Amino acid sequence: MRPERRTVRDLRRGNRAVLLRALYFAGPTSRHELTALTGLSAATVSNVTGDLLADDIIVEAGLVDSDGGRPRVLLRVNPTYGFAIGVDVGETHVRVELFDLDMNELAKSEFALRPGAHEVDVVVRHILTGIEAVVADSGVPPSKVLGIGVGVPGIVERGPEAMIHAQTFGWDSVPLGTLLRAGTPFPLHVDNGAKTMGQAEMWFGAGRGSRHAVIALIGSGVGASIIADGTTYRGANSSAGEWGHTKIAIGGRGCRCGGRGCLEAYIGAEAVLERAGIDFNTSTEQAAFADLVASGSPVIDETVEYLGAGLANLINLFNPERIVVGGWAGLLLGQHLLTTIKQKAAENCLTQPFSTASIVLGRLGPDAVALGAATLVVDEFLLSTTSASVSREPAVS
Amino acid sequence: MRPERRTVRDLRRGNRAVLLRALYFAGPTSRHELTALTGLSAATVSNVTGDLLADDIIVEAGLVDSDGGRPRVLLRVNPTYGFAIGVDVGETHVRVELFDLDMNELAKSEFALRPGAHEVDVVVRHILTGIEAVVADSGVPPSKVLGIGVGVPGIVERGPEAMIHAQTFGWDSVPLGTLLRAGTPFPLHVDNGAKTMGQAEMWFGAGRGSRHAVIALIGSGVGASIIADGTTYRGANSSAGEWGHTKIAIGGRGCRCGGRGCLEAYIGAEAVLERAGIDFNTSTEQAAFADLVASGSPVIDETVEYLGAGLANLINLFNPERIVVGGWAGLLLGQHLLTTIKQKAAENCLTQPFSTASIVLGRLGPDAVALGAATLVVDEFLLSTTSASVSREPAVS
DNA sequence: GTGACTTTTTTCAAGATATAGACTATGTAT
DNA sequence: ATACATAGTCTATATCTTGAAAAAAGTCAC
Repeated sequence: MRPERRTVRDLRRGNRAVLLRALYFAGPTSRHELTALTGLSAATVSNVTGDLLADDIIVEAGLVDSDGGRPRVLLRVNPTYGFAIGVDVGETHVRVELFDLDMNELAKSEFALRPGAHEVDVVVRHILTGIEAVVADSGVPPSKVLGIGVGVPGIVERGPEAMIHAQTFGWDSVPLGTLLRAGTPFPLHVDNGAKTMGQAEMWFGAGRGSRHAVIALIGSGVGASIIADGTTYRGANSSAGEWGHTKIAIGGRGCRCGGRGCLEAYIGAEAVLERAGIDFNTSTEQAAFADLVASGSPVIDETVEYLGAGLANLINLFNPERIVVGGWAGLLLGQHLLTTIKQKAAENCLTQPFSTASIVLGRLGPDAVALGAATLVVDEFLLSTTSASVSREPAVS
Repeated sequence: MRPERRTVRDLRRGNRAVLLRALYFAGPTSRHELTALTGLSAATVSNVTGDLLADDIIVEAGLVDSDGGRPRVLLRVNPTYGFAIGVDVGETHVRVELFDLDMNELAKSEFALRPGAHEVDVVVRHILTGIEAVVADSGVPPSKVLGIGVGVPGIVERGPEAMIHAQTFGWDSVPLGTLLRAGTPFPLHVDNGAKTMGQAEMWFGAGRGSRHAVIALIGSGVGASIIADGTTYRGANSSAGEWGHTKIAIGGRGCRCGGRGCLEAYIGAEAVLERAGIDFNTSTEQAAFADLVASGSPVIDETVEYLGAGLANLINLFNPERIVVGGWAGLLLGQHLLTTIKQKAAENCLTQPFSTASIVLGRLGPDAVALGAATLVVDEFLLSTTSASVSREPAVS
C-alpha cells in the first residue's frame, strides 16, 4: 500500500529527519538529550549529528556546565544554512518576506492591491518582483534560498500546476504554480492562506504542543486549518477545512459565495457589518468592525452565538485538543468576548469532546500568512535534507 | 517526535506488514506481482514470503499457467491461521460473531435487549457468554483466536479501560475494557460502532479503493466515520466524527441529546417519525419509517433537504473523494431518493470539492457493525505479526 | 524427445545501518 | 593528584535490502 521505509538507507534518511526536526523544535540540545527525544541510541545520535555537522546543517551552540562530568555540547540547526521566502497574497496586498531558518525576517517587500482587483498577471508580477527584491535586499546568495512558500485565498490543488479556485477572489482555475515557476528558479510550495497561517500558529503560536487542533480564521471571510496528528489535513484534493461555507441555517442568509445559510454569512466581518447596517469599504472595514464589537450591539451577540455553534461543530467533528481563534475579526471578537464564545460553544457541543478541548486566541496576529508560507519550505527542508547541494530536486506544490 | 522506524529489524517488521497487507487486500497474488505492489525487490519478497510461509501465516494457492516460462505460484493469507470475534452492541441486541481471516462467519450468537434497558452488567454478561458460545460452536481452538473487537454506541476513550460515554444509551463513564478483560483472556479492541461499521464499508463495501472517505450512518440516531488517508480518524480523544450533534439550525428543534438544532433532530429516524406525528415503538420503527419514505410526505422532503446540507458540510470540511450513506434509515432514504439527496448536497456545497466527491450507498446493509469490529482485530494482526505465538502482547483497546 | 527460450523464484555477495558495550574525553570534588 | 561522574565516540556484531547470477520450471519448434 503506502511505500514507507524499504531499504536500510531510507532508515538513515528517516532518522536524520527525525533528529533534525527534534533539534529544530527543541532548540539548543545536547546529543545526550537527543537520545531521549528521538529514541535513537547514543551511537546513532553521534553518527547522524556528525553527518549533519559535516554538512553544516547544524552547528555547535556552546557548552552547558555540569556538576561533575564532561560538559554537554549543545547543538542547533544552523540558522543561516538556508533561507525561506514566504508570500502572502491577500485581499488588499501581496507581501513577500525572507526568513532565515530561525524565522527571523531579514527582508520584506509589499505591494498594495486595489480592492476587488486581483488580476492574475499583476499578482504574479508583484510576487516575482518581491522575490527578487527580498533576495537583493537581504544579500542572501540565491543558492542558499531553500524555496518559496505562497499562501493564497481559495482552494489550491496539489501538484506542480498548483491550480487555484477562489470564487470570492475572482480566480477560477489559475495555474499559479506554472506561472510562478516560469519566473523563478526556486522550489515552490503553494497552499491556502488559512492553512499556512494555521501552520504558523502550530509552530510558533497558540497551537504549539498540540497534535490535534483546529485554527479558526475569521476575517472578512471565514476559513479553518485542521491539524490532524501534527500535520495539516488536506483531504483528497487539498480543499479540506472549508469551514466558512458550511451551513448553519438551512435557507438562511445569503452568502457572497452564492449559497444560503453559510457560517460566513453570520460571522464573517463583511457580513456582520452588513447585517448591522454599517457602511464601510475595504480600508475602513477593520476599524468599523472594532467599533461595532466594542459597542455591544445585538448583532455582535448574535455573531457570538453563531461563532460558538460553529466552533462546537468543529469540536464535535474533529475532537481537537485545542481550538485557536485567529484572523483579525476573530481576534477582535475574542479579545472582548472569549468567555461568552466559550460558553456558547459549550451549549452547542457534546460535553465529552468539549471538556477535552481548550479554546484560545491566536498569538501571531493576523499577518502571519507569509510566515506560515515560509514554514512550508522549512517543513520540506526538515523532512528531506540530502547531504548534496541545497536545491536538489524540483519541489512539487 | 514520533518514534517511527529505528533499527534495521523494524525495517523487516514494516516490510513484512506491508507485504502481508498487500496480500490480504489483493487476494491470491504471486511473488512477482508483490514486487510491484509493495515496491520491494524480488529478493526481499522471496525472503519475507519465506518467513511468512514458515510461520504458516500465508499459504500457497495454486499455480497460474504461463505461456512459456515458469508458472507463478499464487500466495494468499492463510484464512485459518487465526480467527477474529466481532461484537455488536446495539439498541436492541448484542450480537457476537466469529470469523476466519477471510471474514467468513463461522458462528454467531445473539441476545435481545429490552428496548431502553441496557444495564451494563447484562450487556457484559451477554458479550462474555456470546464469546464462549461462538468459540465452542465453531470448534476453533482458543489459542487461535486473535482477539475480540467490540463496537458500541457513544464515545470510546482510547486506552486499556476503554471508557465509554454514551448519553443516549444510558452509559456514563463505563470502563467496558476493564469489565470485559476480567472475563476473557483474548486481546480486546473497543471502538464506536459507527467507526467499526465504517471500517467494514471501507474494507469490503462501498468504500473500497478510496483513501479519503466519510461513512455517514443514519439510523435512529446519526453518526459518521471519517477515513483520512486510509485510516479511521479519531482525533485527540477518539470522539471525532460526531456528526449527528453538529448544529444545522441555531435554536432549532430539540434533540434527545438535550441540545437544539442538531442534525440528528432533523434526519435521525426517530426524530423524523416524531416530526411526522407517527406513533411507533422500537420494534415498529423501521417499518414505520419505510412507509413514511414511500409515502412522499413533505416531512421526508424536509429531511432530504437537511441531509443534503449535512453531507455538504462534511464535503466542505473533509474534502473526501467518497461519501457512503449507510445505516438502515440512510439506506431507505438513499434507495428512494439518492438523486435528490445529491442535488441538495450540491446546492449546499462549494462546487470544487463537490465535483470531486461521489455520493454512494452503503453495500453491507445495516448489520455490519460486528464485521467491522472484527476487522479491528485483523487490522492489528496485519500490522504486527511476530513469528512468535499468536497472542503475544496484551492489546490495548 | 531435445535443445532453445522464457519467466519466476532463490541464492549469494556486497554495501549499509543501528546497537550494545568498551573506551576516551573532560569536567568536579576532595 | 586521585577518584568519580557524565558526555560522547569507536568497534564488533547482527541484520537488513538489493542487484546480479543462478536455479527452477515451464513452453515451443522441430
